[in-house]
Amino acid sequence: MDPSFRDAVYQIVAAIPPGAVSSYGAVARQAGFPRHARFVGRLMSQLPKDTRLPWHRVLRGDGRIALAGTPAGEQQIQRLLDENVTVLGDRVPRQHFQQW
DNA sequence: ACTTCGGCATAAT
DNA sequence: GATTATGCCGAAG
Repeated sequence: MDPSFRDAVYQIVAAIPPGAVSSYGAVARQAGFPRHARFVGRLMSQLPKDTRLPWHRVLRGDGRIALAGTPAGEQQIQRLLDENVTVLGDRVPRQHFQQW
């Protein structure tokens, strides 16, 4: 895989404004690799804990929180709530999705 | 019109 | 080969 893909992903995730969310698949598409949603998820899972990247604004395509029920998922939900994003159960309404 | 679930496609941090 | 912080689609309740 082109290593620039990773940097493109970081750049795109960093550009998601507070209060908005996107999805792994959408980020992959915007990075120029339409079928690499899983790879984006892998990148997110391996970010250092002190990263400045807003990884919590990246959800599944249907708005569900990845890893809901695990500590990481709970922290993601908490971060979203702190930004004034509504989270119902383990999902975020489409209203918050960044539209292109 | 919901929600689940199973199966398949995808690629390698 | 097995395992994913995915996505899509069809079937069933």
